Amino acid sequence: MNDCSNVVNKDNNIVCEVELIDEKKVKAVRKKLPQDSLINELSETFKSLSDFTRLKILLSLAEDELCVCDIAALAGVSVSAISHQLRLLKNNRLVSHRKEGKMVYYSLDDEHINKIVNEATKHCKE
Amino acid sequence: MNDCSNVVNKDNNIVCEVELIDEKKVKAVRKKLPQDSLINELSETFKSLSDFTRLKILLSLAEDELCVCDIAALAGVSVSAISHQLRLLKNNRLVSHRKEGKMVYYSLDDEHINKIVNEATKHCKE
DNA sequence: ACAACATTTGAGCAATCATTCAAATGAAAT
DNA sequence: ATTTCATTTGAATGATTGCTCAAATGTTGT
Repeated sequence: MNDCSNVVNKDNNIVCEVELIDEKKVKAVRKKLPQDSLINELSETFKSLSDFTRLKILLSLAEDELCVCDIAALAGVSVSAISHQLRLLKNNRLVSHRKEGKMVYYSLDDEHINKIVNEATKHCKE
Repeated sequence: MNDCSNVVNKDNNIVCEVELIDEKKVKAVRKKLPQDSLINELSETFKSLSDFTRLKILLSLAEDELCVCDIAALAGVSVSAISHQLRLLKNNRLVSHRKEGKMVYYSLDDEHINKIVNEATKHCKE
């Protein structure tokens, strides 16, 4: 019934999809989907927000600029663990930092984060 | 300099935090943070959005109601893999389903998801 | 130069996760 | 009844992840 249209999946493998139920609908939806590269960026952003410790770091930094060991105290985990997570957040451009002698002060890099979290809060509270 | 104020971390262990740099600031920030239970719910929500395949499922369902094998075709992974992910999304109340004979049609359960993704898109596009 | 301190880093480990495979379920068609 | 088909399920596996520990950096104060 349906032709075999070859498609490239996320691992760049050629996939032959013969098993479509509603080919027309599928094609219409596919046309509206964002590019894979954007979906990938989006999922990476959400991954940054998906860990309890990281989210608490970001919520804390949304209130005030903080040094590493104060963040650790707020999050209730070791300084080393926090430092690892801060590096991840820094690489994903969610936080920025400022050095002052021995101290390093971190802050939120993007106000969008607040908006994203606020929308998610609405969802959680239904 | 600082007193030892005992605090309960996310694993319910008592943690003694003596190593504060700016105790006043830390206390002020802590007062403003959401409850751990909410932070946990939020991180779970973001975890649902943090995987490429799951996000593509949700973006597809934002466009139209779809059956399992059409979702699989759109996402470029096996029907079995999709079914596992759909169960996860169903458990987290992000999608709902409707049976029609052999077929099962899935759809988005909450429009907040769209708003969250839209905000995140702004962040990614800077 | 040395000690103290804030932070970073890398290796290692247990836990979690996304997918695959094979088998099971359940509904329609012959 | 039996076959076919859409979907679900459970076990297994390789990959990723968040943390700990020990050691390294780099800065300040003596």
